[in-house]
Amino acid sequence: MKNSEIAKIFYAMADILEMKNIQWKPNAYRKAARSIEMLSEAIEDIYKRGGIKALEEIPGVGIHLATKIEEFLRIDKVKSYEEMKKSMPVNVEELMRVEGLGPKKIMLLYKKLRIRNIAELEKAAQAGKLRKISTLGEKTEANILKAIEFTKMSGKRKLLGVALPIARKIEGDLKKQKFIDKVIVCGSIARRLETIGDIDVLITTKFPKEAMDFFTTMKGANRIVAKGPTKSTIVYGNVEVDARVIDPESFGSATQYFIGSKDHNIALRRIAIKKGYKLSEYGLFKGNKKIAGKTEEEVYNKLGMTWMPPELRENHGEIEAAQKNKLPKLIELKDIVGDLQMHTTYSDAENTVEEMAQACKSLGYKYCAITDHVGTTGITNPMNLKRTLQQKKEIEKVNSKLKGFTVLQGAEVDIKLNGELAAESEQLKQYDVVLVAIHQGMKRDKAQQTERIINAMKNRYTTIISHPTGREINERPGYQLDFEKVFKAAKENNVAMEINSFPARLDLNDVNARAAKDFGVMLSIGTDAHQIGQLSLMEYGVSVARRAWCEKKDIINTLSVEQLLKRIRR
DNA sequence: GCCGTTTTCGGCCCGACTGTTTTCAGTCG
Repeated sequence: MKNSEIAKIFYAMADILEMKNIQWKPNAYRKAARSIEMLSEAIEDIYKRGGIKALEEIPGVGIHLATKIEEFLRIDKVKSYEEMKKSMPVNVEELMRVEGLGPKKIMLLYKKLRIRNIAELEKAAQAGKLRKISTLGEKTEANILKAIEFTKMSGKRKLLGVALPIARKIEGDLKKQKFIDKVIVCGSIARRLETIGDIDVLITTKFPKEAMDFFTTMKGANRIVAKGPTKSTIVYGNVEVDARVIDPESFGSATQYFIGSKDHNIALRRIAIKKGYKLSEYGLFKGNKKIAGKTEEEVYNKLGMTWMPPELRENHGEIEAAQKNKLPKLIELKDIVGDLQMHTTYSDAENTVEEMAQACKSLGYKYCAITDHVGTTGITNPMNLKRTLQQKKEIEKVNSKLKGFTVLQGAEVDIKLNGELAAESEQLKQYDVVLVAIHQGMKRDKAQQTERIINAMKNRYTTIISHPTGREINERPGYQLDFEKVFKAAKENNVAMEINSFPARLDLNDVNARAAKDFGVMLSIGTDAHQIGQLSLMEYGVSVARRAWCEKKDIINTLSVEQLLKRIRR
């Protein structure tokens, strides 16, 4: 999958073009980069499928950029980019990560001081060289040093599972203030993106000054990056948090704007212009007259479409669907009635069967599946036949105790290198659900991994493919699969694909889950909980499903236990 | 460089905050 490499090159080219003061092209390169980044299909597959013409189908990619993509796929570099880099030997990508530094300042710093990277920048700033440049000053110099510090400290994008609790804490602390009316977390958190760059908070109040004063000095705020009457930025822990104060009359247009995404907003604003309107965070205007803005519904309706949940706002077809009133009715957390992946003290987790079952029941579920590990490599206490039968007795006991709740016996079985399961039929047939997963041999190539998974699906006991790509966000990319073949086989064999809810996994991801759904493959959302506290991770899996346009009917653990067993048994 | 239900040419989303520029460019989202 070369999508992100190509996107990175286009972003870097955009920055260099901007440094050279070239108009419009930078935006075109960035738009293309964003599209490529969000593609579900590997760009090399798109090219294989339809050549240059297929590449030009990508939004924002025309003949020139398509040619550059082709060049990269053929010779692993883009000549015009190499030439650009030669003329501008600056690590733009690295320097752009420094807050407050953009192409123009990077250009200036290179021209005046020959600064090419963060290390050189830091040295020059510490030596007081930046303030001597006529258009910069002491404050800029100090801010750059602080920003470098922040860049070093904060590192990668945060997992949603890390950022969301922080955002909720900030939201709660703000709401407690009596001079604050409403607080809404917006941005990528509202859209439930799997990783988060910063936290965006929208506040309505009649006392903006008090709100901004409180926000910038609240407990946990380490540094004020910017502070104005209606907009401020702080560093909270090691995350940046933006807060924006808005008049209640503009609440809808403000949340719409602040939730994004950027591409969704741009598309909406274009539609507004075409209709002779202007859309901003303050409202939808016809001339000077505000025609919508109090609610999001108003804004979307006036633009000729229905309201849509934040998770859909990525400019991935949701606008066209909303114009035709054909949006999906997204699945909700309350639709989930069972959790189909969790572990107990039988293998590598912390709670007993009964503790897990009780915790699931108290979450309002009707059933859960205990899916302890079966396999050979790297697992504590893998389940064999004897212990499986032992556990079965224990589950029966728990089941007789719990009213209106069913504990299913399942397993998470290793897929061997050849695609066979790491257990005999004698053992497999004991289980109500059999999750299968790859835990070793992740470096095999795409064709081998695809065949391996498809072989595992052909086993008559397999019900669910668990964390199908093995990726861990920010840690490892996971193995490559030919998803078309995998989903086709899943459909044929009546095997469900899992959306694993663990924040570092979220596997399948939103894009692949949407593709699976489009193939008619059933999905299962499981937490993979190793302790009772982790059962609440379900909301992250549901978020992925929502971003994947999934409805209740697409997810098997919205079925009653009877329906579920009927649906998965073969 | 891309794109078209007003356009194959001439547009390209909109506004807040900062710093140092006394009127605005750069950056950010």
